Amino acid sequence: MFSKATEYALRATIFIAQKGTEDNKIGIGEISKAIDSPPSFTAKILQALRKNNKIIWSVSGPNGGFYMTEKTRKLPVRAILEAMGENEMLDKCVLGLAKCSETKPCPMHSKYKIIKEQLIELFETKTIQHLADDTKNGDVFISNKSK
Amino acid sequence: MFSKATEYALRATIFIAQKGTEDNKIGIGEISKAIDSPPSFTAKILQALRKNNKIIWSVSGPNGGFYMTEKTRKLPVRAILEAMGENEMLDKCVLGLAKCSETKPCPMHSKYKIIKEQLIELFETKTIQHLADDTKNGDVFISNKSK
DNA sequence: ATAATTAAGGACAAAGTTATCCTTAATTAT
DNA sequence: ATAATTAAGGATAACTTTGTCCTTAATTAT
Ligand code: FES
Ligand code: FES
Repeated sequence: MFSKATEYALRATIFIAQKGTEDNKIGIGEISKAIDSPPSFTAKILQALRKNNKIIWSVSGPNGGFYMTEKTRKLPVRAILEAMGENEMLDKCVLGLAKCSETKPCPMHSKYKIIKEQLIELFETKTIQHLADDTKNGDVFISNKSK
Repeated sequence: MFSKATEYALRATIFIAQKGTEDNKIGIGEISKAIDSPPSFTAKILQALRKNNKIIWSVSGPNGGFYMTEKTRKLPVRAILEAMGENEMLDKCVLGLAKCSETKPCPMHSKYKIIKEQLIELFETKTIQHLADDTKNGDVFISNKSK
């Protein structure tokens, strides 16, 4: 569905939302270990999330790291998708036509549209906070690790 | 959603289903023009569709080309996805966990699962024939071209 | 001030996807 | 048989995505 980069972005953001506050910032090492992702690549992605849409914050230096504010925790998942440039995905034609439209639809359009709308609704209503809370409760996971 | 290769595979198959019969085979040139795709790349994809799952047939030489039988026209869209190795996509975790499962779900799983099931159902119930018929009727399209 | 720590950023490497081109094989028409 | 036509298949190029590594900049602690 999404690129590796976006998958890492989603998992990393959820982890930061869970643990990172202004006075308890989290380093890239801990993040990438927690979400099971390549550290350097993940660092690049977090840079993007910080720069593009200001979803996360970071400080260099000792005790530095990444964190989120109350405000950005309330952002919908879609904000992450936007920052990662996956917006197009939610507006694409399944058969790859240049434009998914009502006026020149592909033969999958009428049925696919309904499903796509549900996807968009999901990404717009679920917030980062929701996902972080669920993960904190321990019934769902953002890593492949056994423990 | 799908790779370019799969998108071309879907559109090409629909076109062949529409026009290609054992005594009216269609050349790669006509196909790629009709579906707006790179000819050589499309040829490769059609080779795969022929080899992997026998969804389409072909003959070399003058008046050669691609065609389908009644039987393969009745295959669901999912058969094309399988032949193109996109099956994994329909079994993947949105957040990129190694496995999408009920026992170790990600925080998007419960909601996403419902949508994914609809997608799978769509791909399993829509047949190539359906899509070809709709396109023949002229209300839907498999090309970006104006005419 | 100096040293230590951590993210930012640039350069580059590896792998995967998309695309082209050319030669070969199959089939048909003459 | 020969020539013409068309798909099959191999080699390779262009581009994108994924990933690593190293240097620089920012911040903190001493
Ligand atoms: S036109 Fe193809 S999905 Fe909308
Ligand atoms: S576990 Fe993530 S979608 Fe099922």
